[in-house]
Amino acid sequence: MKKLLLIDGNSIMNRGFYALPPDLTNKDGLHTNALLGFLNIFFRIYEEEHPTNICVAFDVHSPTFRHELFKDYKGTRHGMPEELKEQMPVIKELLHTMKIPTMELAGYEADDLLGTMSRKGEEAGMEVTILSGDRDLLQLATENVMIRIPKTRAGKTTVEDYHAAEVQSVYGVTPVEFIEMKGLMGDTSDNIPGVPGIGPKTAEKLIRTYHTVEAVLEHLEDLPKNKMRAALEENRELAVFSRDLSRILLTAPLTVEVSDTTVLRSDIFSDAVRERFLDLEMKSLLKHFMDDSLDQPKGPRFEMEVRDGKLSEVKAFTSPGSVVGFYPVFAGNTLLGTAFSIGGNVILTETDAVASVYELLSWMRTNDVTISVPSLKPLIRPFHITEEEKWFNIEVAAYLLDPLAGEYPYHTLLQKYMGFEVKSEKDLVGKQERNVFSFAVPEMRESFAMWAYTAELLCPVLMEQLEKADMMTLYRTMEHPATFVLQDMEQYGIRVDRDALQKYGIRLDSRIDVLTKEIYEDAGEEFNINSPKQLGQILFEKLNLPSGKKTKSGYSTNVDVLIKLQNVHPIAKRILEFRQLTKLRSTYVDGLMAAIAPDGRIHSRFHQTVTATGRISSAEPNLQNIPMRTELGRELRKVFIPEDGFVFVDADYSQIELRVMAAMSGDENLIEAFRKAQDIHAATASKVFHVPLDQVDSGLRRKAKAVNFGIIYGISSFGLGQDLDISRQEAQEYIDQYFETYRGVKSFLDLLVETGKASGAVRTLYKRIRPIPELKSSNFMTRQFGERVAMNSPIQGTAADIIKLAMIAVREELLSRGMRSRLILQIHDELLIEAAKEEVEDVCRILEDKMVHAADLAVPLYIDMRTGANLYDTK
DNA sequence: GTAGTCACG
DNA sequence: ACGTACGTGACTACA
Repeated sequence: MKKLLLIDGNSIMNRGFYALPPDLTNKDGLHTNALLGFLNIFFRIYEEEHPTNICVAFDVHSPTFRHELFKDYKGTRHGMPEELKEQMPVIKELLHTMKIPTMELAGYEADDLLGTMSRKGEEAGMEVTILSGDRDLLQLATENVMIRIPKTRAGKTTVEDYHAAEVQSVYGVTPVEFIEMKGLMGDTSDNIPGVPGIGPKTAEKLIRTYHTVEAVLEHLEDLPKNKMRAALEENRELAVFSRDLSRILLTAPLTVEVSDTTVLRSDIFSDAVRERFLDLEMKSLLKHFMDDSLDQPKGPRFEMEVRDGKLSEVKAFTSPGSVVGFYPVFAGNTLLGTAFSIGGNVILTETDAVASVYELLSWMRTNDVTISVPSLKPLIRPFHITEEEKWFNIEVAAYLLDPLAGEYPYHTLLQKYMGFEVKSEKDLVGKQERNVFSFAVPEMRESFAMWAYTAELLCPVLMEQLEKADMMTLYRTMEHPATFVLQDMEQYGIRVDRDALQKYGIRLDSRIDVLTKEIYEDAGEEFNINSPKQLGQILFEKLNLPSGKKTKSGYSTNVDVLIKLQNVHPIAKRILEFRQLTKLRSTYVDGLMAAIAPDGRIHSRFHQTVTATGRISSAEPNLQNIPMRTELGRELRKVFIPEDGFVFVDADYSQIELRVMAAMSGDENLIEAFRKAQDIHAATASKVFHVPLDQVDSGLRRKAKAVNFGIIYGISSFGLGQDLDISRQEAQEYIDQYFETYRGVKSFLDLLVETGKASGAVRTLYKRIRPIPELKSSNFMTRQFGERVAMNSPIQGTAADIIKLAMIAVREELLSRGMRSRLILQIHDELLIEAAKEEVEDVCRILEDKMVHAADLAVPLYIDMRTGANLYDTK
């Protein structure tokens, strides 16, 4: 189906001119507000509709047939300010560059050309859209002709769409009757006279009853004898005349045929157009070209040549100082082969000779070649990569630029940064078992090549983007070195006492058996206690316990609910314990047992490109959530033990997020509190609740602690009330008190939200960016969430940055001193070192020094440190 | 694959 | 009037 987009040029230019700031000019002094307004709405509509045909109509600066009929006729051409007038030839030239036809004709208005063209398009079987800011055009609406009227309110542009049916429902008259109405009421903007005393309401009423001006006039005697009837009688001819004057001509002689209006996407988004936009200093329009990357490649074309070759050929083709893309293919630990991309030529080599590849990479290193790889961490060990070599990590760079993406597969990256549409790896090779790769399968060969090609192509692009986003330093000094720390931690892993873990499991099992029986007795039947659905039925239907919260699918049975039921029925307490024990058994005993490698250690994976804030995450298994808060769970920590001849040294930052917040906000009160206070929660309680420090009891301290947490999370009175089990009014008072005490914190958090809204993102102290698309949501709840994120991310993210710096410094110090001690775990604000016994004192000094001095803030950083023979004892 | 739950900072 | 604390990962049940 062909789609014809018709644009009312003058009207849309006019709209932009008055909607955008009048001081938008380029170096030549040319005003650009109307141009920007026109083009922005044009690109928006274009992307919504994807029209196959387009034509723009303009008014001509000369009298039209309407002026001949009526000398006072105004039309739209008068009163055009000079600043707008100068933009008219420019838009016509730009449209010409885009190969979009324009039409204008002496003696006719743009409306008439649009009307005529719309009918011709409709007759040719096309869907027609008319874009205009002028409601007069509503008379052209039919089933196939839609009038689109942009409206800007509060800086947001929405478009009202009218087919004939919408005109009828909004105005109560058909599009044709719309013209009749204007005959009666006139049009002040065009200076068309109406019948005195008849406005839109009366005109609508009359036309709804009689449908035409003539019919109204014929039935004047049916109307009450009043002023209006007299006015109609006196102005019979005028009404008919005005109506005819308002009617848009559908038979204007056109200089452009429907067949001339075909446009190509590639012409609209051509390099010539891009250059003109740059010339005119309308750079912001290029964002439309970015979105366009989906279909229309810009800049370099997709040019990949794949062939088989030897590693020696790779060397022969590589010139010193250049960039190569590298993708090694492994099956588990075995190398299957390599893909190298050099200037878009991809050489595939099937080889298991890691040493030969290593040799080639070494040659590249000494010849100043940048080796760009999809992901660096897995390659560090097999190829003995060091921090100093010139490697570029595509995944990490892409993560810094867009930490919300989640994954960074080549097809997404090529699309986002190059505008290439390529098949995803999954589409290419199908759903494969992990590590089942082969150079014999053509599709797999292509995906290997794609990885290498992407790495080569995107290296300079992502570097430029990092520079532009002011994150190159972050990449170089923090993220790149961190990759090596994480690789080390994965490689070392943590030793587990298998027997102790098993015994712990048996202990749990016997208690679980007892609880299971008791719960069945309480319930009067056997059921699956692990099923929230079945449990809900037992608790709230069979036992008729008071049900509180609900979930999407039924009753909630979570801890909060069960705790409230503890005093109502003994089953609740048993289920709570059952839950705790089965959690420990399934996730920790069974889960960890299965994860113990042949070397007796658990090698968790540390993800660098997962979290939205810059934190590290741990998986398979997650070692960042080993139980701590309950004694039984905490005992599990006894099974994590150091290597013989080693001990654990564990150090965690004291209140790092609150300190970061104090430093970033510059709030003198909070900074001062940290400079002298041992116990920040007690100090906060004292200040917020106006109680001398020595009179702060545990209850007040608890409340202050909850408020402190709440502030970091982007406080709401509801959330705090929930946490403290107090009314939200009371919670609100605490918050108000807090902000009263720490005014600098309040204005800092306000600033973060403001920044987030204005720029769509917030940053950490080290420039790490966190986009917050939620702030633009039309949904209130989503926007609220965005505000909390704006407040929390810079704080959580800066703390994450600081501990990354500490990890890097600690590793560097241990290595440079040739020590055997090693960092093996990071838990957000905590570092665990497996320290050789004779090095313990040095390790403690290093940890203290590097962690405390990782950042130089207005507030001192402190750590708590312990040594122990297992993870339980270090706490 | 999603929902509910719960372990951690 | 919305229905609510930030960031993760793993397990079980169930469609």
